[in-house]
Amino acid sequence: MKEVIKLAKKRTIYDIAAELELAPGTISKVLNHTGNVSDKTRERVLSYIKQVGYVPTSSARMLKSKRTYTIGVVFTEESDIGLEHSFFSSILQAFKTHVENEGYELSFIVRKLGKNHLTYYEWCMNKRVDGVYIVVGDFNDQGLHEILESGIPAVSTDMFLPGLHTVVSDNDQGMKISMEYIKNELKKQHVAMVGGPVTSKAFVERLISFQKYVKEYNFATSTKDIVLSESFGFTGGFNAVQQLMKQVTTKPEVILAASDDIALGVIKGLTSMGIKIPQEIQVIGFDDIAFARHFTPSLTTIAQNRKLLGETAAKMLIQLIESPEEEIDEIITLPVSLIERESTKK
Amino acid sequence: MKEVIKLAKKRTIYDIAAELELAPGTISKVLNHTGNVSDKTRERVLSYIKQVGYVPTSSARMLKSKRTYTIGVVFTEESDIGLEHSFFSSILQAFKTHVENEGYELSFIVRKLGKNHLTYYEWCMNKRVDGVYIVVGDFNDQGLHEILESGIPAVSTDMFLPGLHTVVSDNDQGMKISMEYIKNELKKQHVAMVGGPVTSKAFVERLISFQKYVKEYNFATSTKDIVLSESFGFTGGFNAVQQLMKQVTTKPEVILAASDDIALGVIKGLTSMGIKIPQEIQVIGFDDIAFARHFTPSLTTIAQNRKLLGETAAKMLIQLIESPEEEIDEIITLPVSLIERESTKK
DNA sequence: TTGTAAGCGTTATCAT
DNA sequence: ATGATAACGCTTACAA
Repeated sequence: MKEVIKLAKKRTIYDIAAELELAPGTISKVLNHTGNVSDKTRERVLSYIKQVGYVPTSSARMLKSKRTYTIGVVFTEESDIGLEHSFFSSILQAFKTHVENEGYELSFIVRKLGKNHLTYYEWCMNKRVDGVYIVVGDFNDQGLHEILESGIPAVSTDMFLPGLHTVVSDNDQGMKISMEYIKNELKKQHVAMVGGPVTSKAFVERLISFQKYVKEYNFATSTKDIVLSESFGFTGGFNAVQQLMKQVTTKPEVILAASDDIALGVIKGLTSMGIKIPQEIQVIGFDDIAFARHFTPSLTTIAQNRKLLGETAAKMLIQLIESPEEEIDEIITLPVSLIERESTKK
Repeated sequence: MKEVIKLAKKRTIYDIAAELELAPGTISKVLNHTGNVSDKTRERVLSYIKQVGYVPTSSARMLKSKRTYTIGVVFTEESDIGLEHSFFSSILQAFKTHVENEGYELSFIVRKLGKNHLTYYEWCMNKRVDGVYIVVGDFNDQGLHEILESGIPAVSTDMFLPGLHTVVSDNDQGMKISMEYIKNELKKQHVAMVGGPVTSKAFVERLISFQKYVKEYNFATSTKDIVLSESFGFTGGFNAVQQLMKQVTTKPEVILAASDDIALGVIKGLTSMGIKIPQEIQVIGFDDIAFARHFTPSLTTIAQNRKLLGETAAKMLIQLIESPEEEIDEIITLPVSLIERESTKK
């Protein structure tokens, strides 16, 4: 047997007004801190509202006011990165926490609404989101460009696009720290790199910086010491390092990986070839994902401040939404730091 | 200088009607597959709509129709599990993919809306969500009980509450498979368990089943061979196993962990004590998280079908929403399976 | 300071 | 088969 308890009928602003012997407009004013209301009335309304648990219906409010207090989230599910990917998830988590505190809510942008397929831009127009946050975006996605062109406030922690406000970690600084650490602390000369797929701007930057510092610090590194992983993850690193070891003439002393996922795959690949880490080859990652600490050997890596990345993006977007007239830097770069663990040894 | 490109004025159903020389009501009918419209007109409307990229404004539609096509997601952020926790994230991901295909969208339930603090229930009433999905919920949260009492369709993949439809893995079967594997394949007698915090029903079930099968299969296991991790994660397992090894009289041959996170912590703890896995002690986990495969040694574990869990929950909820008159089982139990890896050895 | 009333863009009930 | 029209619950000029 099924019992469905009747939903309490929802009170409208008219009910509240009637019960208080006031006009709906007055209630609305106190709700929105707008117009003139006497302190006495305001108090009366506020306390009554709290008492009966009245909350304005958001669809009506949105319909009328054009403000939705909703932020659309783009989280591309290509290349096996989705909510499951802890690096992006935790940035999103930090972002979410912050915007919720400011009274915004998150809504995933999808390509479907009811039975209709639509572009990112159409979705945004339809939902009337106040802003867009691109956690992971596909550069080739035309829908993203449409959003930017439309002028909807948008931020990203991943992509660089003209007009798109972005907050990222300082990839160049990260590589510099790694390279200086290798040179000055580890005192090694021959360093190789397992880069990530160049579809990601971050991976491109890390690769370029690597090459720059190889030259600058005179490392004994040739083009044969560089190999690119075909995918974002562990398996990519695992495969790439096999390739690296095959094409290289002498075994590198240190391997830099473009991400922790890749680095962990590199370590596993090396281990499976009977190579000891860090005794024979040392490995340094990038990101500081949760498992970097737990892996055996634990991973020396460049830590990105994910919490700060998400929070900063949140602040940036809210500023863009609420004070569109203020000019702010299009790109904010956050510092990174080296975390020493067992995969390197002085 | 800041350039804001003017947003294209949004077309309303009236515009479409005017442009097509029809009545708004007619457009609405074809949009909602309702009422009578001639095939010819339907085609004309449909193709025109697609051509100009018209999509009905959801707030207006919601306001009028009382249907929001939105599902509220409860994802409690206590006990360091949030979006970052890959196990729950991937269930949510599967859920999300499925409901989006059915035209629903997800919205995280929060305790704040604008400047107002509210309970889960108030939030649901306010947003008029069609249903609620509890990914991770806090049993003690009064707001959850209110939701159930209110009759809003709700499903969970985590909690058991009277009236709450739930889909879970078969924990008892999982423990049974593990124990039979230990007895028949590994041919071991002395098995210990590192349980999880009893705040989670799943952990309680696994513990009870463990004790049941210890008795049933006559394992050489005493109460000293059972220890409970204080937290969900890796560190909990790491600490718990130290405790276990301290209180135990003879070293167990196999350790069962209540989750993979805990199991990985157990392995690391054991390794740090100089104990070889699987030569000296074998370890079996539960969940099959992504890293179980990548860890060294890779982890033998009971695999939960996360994709199926999320999908089944999605189907269940949609059925509850769209066919409330149909009676369906309150609890659906999904089978699990053993994945053999390096942490055990026949 | 408070009340009145006209929309916002839909859906749904009637007429036609 | 199609067209008018009244809600839905709120915000916001404007009037009192």
